[in-house]
Amino acid sequence: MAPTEINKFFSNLQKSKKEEEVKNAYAKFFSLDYNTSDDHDLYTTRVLFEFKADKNFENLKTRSAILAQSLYYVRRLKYGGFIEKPIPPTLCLADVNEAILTETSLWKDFYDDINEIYDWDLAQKGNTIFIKEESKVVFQFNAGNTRIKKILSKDYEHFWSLYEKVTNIDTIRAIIAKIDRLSDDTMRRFHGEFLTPTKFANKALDYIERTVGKNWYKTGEYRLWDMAAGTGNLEYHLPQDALQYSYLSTLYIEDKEYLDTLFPDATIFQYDYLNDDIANVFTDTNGFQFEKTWKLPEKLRNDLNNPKLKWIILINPPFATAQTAGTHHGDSKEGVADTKVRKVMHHNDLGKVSRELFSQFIYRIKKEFFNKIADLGLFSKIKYINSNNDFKLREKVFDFTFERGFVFSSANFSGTSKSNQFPVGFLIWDLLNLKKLENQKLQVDVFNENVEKIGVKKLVVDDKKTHLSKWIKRPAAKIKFPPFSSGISIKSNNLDTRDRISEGFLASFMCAGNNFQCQNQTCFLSGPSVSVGAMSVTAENFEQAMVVHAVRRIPKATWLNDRDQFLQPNKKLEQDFINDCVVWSLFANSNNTVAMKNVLYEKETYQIKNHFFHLK
DNA sequence: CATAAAGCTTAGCTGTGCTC
DNA sequence: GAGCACAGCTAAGCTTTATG
Repeated sequence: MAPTEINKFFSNLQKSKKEEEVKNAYAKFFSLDYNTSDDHDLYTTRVLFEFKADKNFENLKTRSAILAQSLYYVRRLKYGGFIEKPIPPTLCLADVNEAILTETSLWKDFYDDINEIYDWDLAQKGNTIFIKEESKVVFQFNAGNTRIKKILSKDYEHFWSLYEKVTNIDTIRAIIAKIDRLSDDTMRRFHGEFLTPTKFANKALDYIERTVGKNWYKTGEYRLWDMAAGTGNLEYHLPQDALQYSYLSTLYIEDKEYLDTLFPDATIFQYDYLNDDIANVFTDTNGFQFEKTWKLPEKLRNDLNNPKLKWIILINPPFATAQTAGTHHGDSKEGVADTKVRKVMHHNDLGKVSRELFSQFIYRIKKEFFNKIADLGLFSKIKYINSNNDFKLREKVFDFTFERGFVFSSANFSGTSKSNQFPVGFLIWDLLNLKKLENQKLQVDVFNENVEKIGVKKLVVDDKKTHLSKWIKRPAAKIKFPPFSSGISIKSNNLDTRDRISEGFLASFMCAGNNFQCQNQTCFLSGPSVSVGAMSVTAENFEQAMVVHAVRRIPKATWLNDRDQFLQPNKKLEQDFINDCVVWSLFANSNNTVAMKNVLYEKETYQIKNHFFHLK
């Protein structure tokens, strides 16, 4: 052993401030494999290491504690089913200053513990389990209570790269004692999934005051109900005097209990707005056999029946669409919207929009507050105003009078993607006076992340017949052809096969959806698209396809226009414009047409030609 | 190296329209 | 008007590249 090497070892040790660095110095110097699996500090077949940063090894109590910890691991090796890990004959307890070596067998009586005098469960390291693949943390409390919370694994790991776990019992007690005094806002961030940022919730209350009057809660005439209260973020800035007139209901009993502590003056109850009391609210649903017992608190029912009262509905319902789609690792939401309200909606021919949870809330609210003086303050995506799928909702249900509102980016919600921002609206609607949306001017304020007004936006309500996606007449596709999953790959074995092209096929035009969100699902392929709605380009629709492609691709997508709809041209297009679109489209990145030889698809061999760039 | 922007993706439920 | 086949549509998005 060269003296320089051992000096370096000592100097590395002295520089160490953390357990991890001590471990690193040892591992380097003794050329040890970094085997730290199963929560062992460092394991070799000969030595089991237990490292500490800086402890007073002279102190008997300290020394015993560290030894006890290693014996816990030895016991686990012996009884925990670690067949490939024999018990090392030597234990090494080390910190920056010193190390203790001892023979494992000397402590056999302790770690065998035949008479079971020690509580080995106590020694368990930590009481949280992080399941990285599912982005979940399981917190274990005393007596086997657990609570599961979702957290981004990146955030979780980042946190623990910055902070160390507190292990000192006195410190833990001191922290627990102070929890009650910590900011409620911070605390609540651990309670739900998507919490309305309180600064925007506060702005929403401001808009409500402007609509119904500044001191609405002082008159005693108003009642407020948030039927998706969650952890009460919307009500966080509600004046104390307003709470006695407020009803907060939420799906989870844990949230209800939490709300009880936060808003003792409000009426708080656990309630499933999309399933509870449906038979009482929708009296024309005899066919469904729903129970007719009331779950709604009597006080609230009496208030609802009191014609003198005015209502404020303040709600940020969950945004979720039942579907099985999703990107590679995205969450599929199959079944999320399977509620009793959905059954009623289907029964009444609301169609696709009944997959949306927020539309289900609206549907019941419309029924429940029919002919009442009520203002609905709704946080939501704005697709109920303009999207193709929500057409029936506008036609049959949503005909309230717009009062005022604002939009802000979805990125203000913690836990949402920063790269896929979309506008979230808070719009206030008068539920008593009914008026078709297309006859109203819907102008909202636009706020940045600091709740500063940066502009206004007009929300356009158009008949879905005017959507650009309905402009080109789709040629019937009957001829079998290999389906493309990208510019150059063929995909088969999908349950939902889309492998047909039309007569006179030149290319296929993938043109999914009708809003900016789907801007990127605009391209040309040399065969049908395996998935997203594509149509055959033929001589007849060639120019139209080129125009639509250019029009969808060229404007810049932003969070604010994310849900804007593309509309059909309202005048005849000039040939110059069409020619420009043709040239631009043919040379665009999204012209993914190719030529491929001998493509095998379902036992047939195909020759795929590039009709746009025909080479011999 | 961290963040922002650009670029790209799935897959099947369900509406719709055609055929008989 | 029942049955069937085709096509529209969606994501409190995902991944890779560019930028500072």
